[in-house]
Amino acid sequence: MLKHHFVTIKDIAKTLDISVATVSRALRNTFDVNQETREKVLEAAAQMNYRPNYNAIGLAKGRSHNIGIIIPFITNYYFSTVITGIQEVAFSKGYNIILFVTNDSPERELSIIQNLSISNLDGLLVTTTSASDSCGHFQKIINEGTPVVFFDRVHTKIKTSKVMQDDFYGSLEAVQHLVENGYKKIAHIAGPKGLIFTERRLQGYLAGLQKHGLPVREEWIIHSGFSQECGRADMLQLLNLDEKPDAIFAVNDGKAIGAMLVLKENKIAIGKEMGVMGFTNDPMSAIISPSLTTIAEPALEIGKRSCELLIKHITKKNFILEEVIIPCRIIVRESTKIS
Amino acid sequence: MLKHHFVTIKDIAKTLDISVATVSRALRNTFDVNQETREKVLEAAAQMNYRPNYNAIGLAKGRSHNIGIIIPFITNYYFSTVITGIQEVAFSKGYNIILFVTNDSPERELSIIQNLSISNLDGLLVTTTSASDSCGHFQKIINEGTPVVFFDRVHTKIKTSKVMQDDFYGSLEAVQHLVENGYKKIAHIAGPKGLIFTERRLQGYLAGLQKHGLPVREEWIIHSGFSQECGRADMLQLLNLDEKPDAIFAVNDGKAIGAMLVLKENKIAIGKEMGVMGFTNDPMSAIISPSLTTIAEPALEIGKRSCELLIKHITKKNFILEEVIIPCRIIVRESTKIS
DNA sequence: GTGAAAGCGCTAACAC
DNA sequence: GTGTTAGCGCTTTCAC
Repeated sequence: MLKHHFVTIKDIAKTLDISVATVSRALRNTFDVNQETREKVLEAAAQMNYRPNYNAIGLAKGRSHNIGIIIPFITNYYFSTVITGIQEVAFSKGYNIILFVTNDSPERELSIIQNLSISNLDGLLVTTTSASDSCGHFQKIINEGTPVVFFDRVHTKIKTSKVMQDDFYGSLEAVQHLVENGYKKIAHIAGPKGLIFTERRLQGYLAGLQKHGLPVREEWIIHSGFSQECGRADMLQLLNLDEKPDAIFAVNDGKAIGAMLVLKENKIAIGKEMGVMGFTNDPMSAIISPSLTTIAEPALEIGKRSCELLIKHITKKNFILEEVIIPCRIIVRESTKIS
Repeated sequence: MLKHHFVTIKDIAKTLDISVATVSRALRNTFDVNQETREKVLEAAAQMNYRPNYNAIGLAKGRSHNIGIIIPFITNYYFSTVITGIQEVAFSKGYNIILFVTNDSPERELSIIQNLSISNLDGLLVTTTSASDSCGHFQKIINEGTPVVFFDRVHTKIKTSKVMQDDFYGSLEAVQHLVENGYKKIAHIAGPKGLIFTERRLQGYLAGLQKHGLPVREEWIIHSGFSQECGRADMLQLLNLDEKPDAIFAVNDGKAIGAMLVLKENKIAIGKEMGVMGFTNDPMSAIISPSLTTIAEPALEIGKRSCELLIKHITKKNFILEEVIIPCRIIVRESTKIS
């Protein structure tokens, strides 16, 4: 496949019999170029169908206008919606998005980071794998001067801008809703230990119990992965207890759905006998029956804000770090109706 | 944010007291460089933590190692899985993927294409919007020499490589399954007219009817959009008919689910009174109850094959066009059990 | 307000 | 097998 000649600023310059410098300036709206000249250039550029060569611009300016995204998966509702948000603001500001999928493998994440050609990226948006405990590789990149913004799964130790949903308050609200609906023995099937949002949701759960004078029972708190399968396993474990809970608050909708499937198989009436709440508002939560009460995460908003923040870091020198927390909202459905 | 100095081949050359050309050759495994020299260079590069500057490489070679993806959404199972497949092979072959989301708007698609800086992209993977009838903008890009591979929603008129699932045979199999399970009055809620895979699935449906000597009834074939909402509307329309069908074959799982929701609201027993089949194998189809019988699309495979094909087009000159069709497989669940 | 020219990091003739 | 050098398309001093 032969790459043919595209029209360059040189061609425009030749056509108009002016210098490439002037063309370049006119095209970029620099303020030291004659109005008339600028218009001529713009017109010629449009007419000749000129397209800037980003490689050349990147090389000359040391900028690429590319933003990297490092993410465990893209095949779930939350992540794909975040990416959609990122994409929207990136596109509108003239940045390209380059996607790196880790498959939730820390090794893959490390390998991606280590092989990253940072010169090709103006900045990085990242949400870590669920098992990654070390973050030296990110710290290194940051120290070398590449702006990084974390979202959703953030690292506590790293000093960067971060954007998250309000995990603590969302969970608190979930417990509150359960209590108000008559449930008293609330279990929490949580995410993997160590991850910050797992921790925050757990804290919100505990705060909720405390607020309503409910006791904390160790055996009603189970940590495992985020998958539907993990939700199933956790639910089974809970059902084997002597003293069973009367409601389940899951760290995400996937686990909540896994738990519901187990309940259905065991003919335990969801809502009436056992309340279930999720977190995310995955479209599945509206489809499953009974429908799942959940805490909706502002995924699109998270994507947009992350990208806006990153672009600020890229374009403004010494832009101060920000930690953005976006509120969630509760979506009440059938799985928490006791009667 | 100041971009600082990265180590370049010049630095390596200076350190080793050889020329940049030799360094460049050694790094690229070109075959006219002394084994010993190469090793020295590689070692120095590793030790100095050298990273190639893709902008420079792109500029010098007229290549960017970027692949663009143009896609309506990424927030559904099928598309996000395709992208995952694309990403896997792209990453393994050293290509970046750059994402452009059209939101299924033809205007947006056009604007993306027109503003695309092709010099920044070695090739393009595209699935069109559902309403895009014109394809001149794609033809133009192709004519200008940029390799394009279409997948899923392809344009008939355009001469490029294409990769699709076997829509025709999948639909035929769906109808066959319905007939074998005792349904005789099979309706088809289809996608928008004009889209090729809508057409293929319709043809497969018609062929299935014919094969089993079932009559074609105009009013049992409804064209509309791909959303759950459209599925609802189509189902309602079908229920208003004097002669109602006894089974629904939907062009995708989203519409099938919309239809199921209407049936549930109307207390019509899914399976027993009305069979329902989808197409895709979206995870939701396993969650909804009764679970949805469907035709599974090889989404990951489609992504991988598309990307492999595109890379061949990029790297081999005069690589001949290919049209790849990947088989689907039926997943039998509860929604087509008549008793 | 505009032009000449150097240079961003790399590749690819072309010489030797 | 290795070095020299021009040049990819653009930005950016520095003159004028």
